[in-house]
Amino acid sequence: MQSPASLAVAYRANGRKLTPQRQLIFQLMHENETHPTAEDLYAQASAQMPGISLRTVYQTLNELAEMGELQFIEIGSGATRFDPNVGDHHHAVCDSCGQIRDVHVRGAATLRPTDSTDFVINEVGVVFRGICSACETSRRKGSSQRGAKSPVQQAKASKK
Amino acid sequence: MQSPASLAVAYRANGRKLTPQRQLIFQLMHENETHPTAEDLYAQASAQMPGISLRTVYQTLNELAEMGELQFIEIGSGATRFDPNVGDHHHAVCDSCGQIRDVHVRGAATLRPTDSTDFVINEVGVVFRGICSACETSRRKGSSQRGAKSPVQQAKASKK
DNA sequence: TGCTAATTAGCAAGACATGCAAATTAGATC
DNA sequence: GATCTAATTTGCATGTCTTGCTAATTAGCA
Repeated sequence: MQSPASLAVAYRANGRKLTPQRQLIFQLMHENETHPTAEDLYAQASAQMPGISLRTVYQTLNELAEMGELQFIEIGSGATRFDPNVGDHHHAVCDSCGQIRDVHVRGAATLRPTDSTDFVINEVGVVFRGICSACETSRRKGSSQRGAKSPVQQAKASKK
Repeated sequence: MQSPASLAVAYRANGRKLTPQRQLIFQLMHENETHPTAEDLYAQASAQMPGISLRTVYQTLNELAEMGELQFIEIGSGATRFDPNVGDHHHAVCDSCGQIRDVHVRGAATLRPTDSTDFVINEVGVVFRGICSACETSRRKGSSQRGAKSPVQQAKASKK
């Protein structure tokens, strides 16, 4: 679903109400390519709707996820991120800046473990870790890269 | 590294000391197939070494990760989990019981996005989500499966 | 227009993880 | 084996992210 119009339908189908808060959050999610955290969205939402509660943002995001309107992404960088793209796609995470990009991977859906053949697979996710082009460029000319932290350590370090 | 003997070497190579706490945690990690959380390990460690601090467990796990002796796994189930297996492998996560199993995937390392070709890839991770054989079996005969939560919701629900 | 169940807001609390400083200790040195 | 020192451990405080709870508000139906 992409249109706010069909949002009303989806909500009603779930016996839920279409509040201004929900509309706003839904809209912000879809205007946003950055896989924002709940706090990110709260900041944006507050600008347009002063007084909106962080609690409501969390709640709405959880509802939308339940309704299948968005995905949670957890890549070990602290807060959960949200992705309005629920189609078949995967993620590339930059270990330097923490940015997450949507990517497509041919044949990913048909990957299977060579062992554990008795595991019933519902979903296959692929995560690439590395350096995005922007960071790679600035790294080449700019500062020498600092001491080797693990990818996760770096991701966590970039939280703040 | 698998042997506690070489642990001393590895630690000294890093200018670090081999304390009883570190030996215990290392040993517990390698006896454990369940990808435990820091709290899990703390519980086990406390049994064998009363008075050990949770702080020390966290610290040691971070050190071991820095030294490349273990991996962090974050699959959106709350706490970080730790994996002593640093070889080329991937994970299958049961959406019902939350268990994580190590699996192998042929050709995973050579997967590439069809887009974002300018991203420098250091690492490729594949995560399968689904139902493990144990849960599938009990589900077939036992209780009807309860209402549809998203995988992440379920994972979070099984935290406790 | 009125009704009612759903929703929101705000605060408290819970889970997970790290920062800090004093006390302890591994391991090098003599 | 005794001594010394820097590394380590503890325990507590703090911080971040998220959810629980409840009174007040409100969307959507009759």
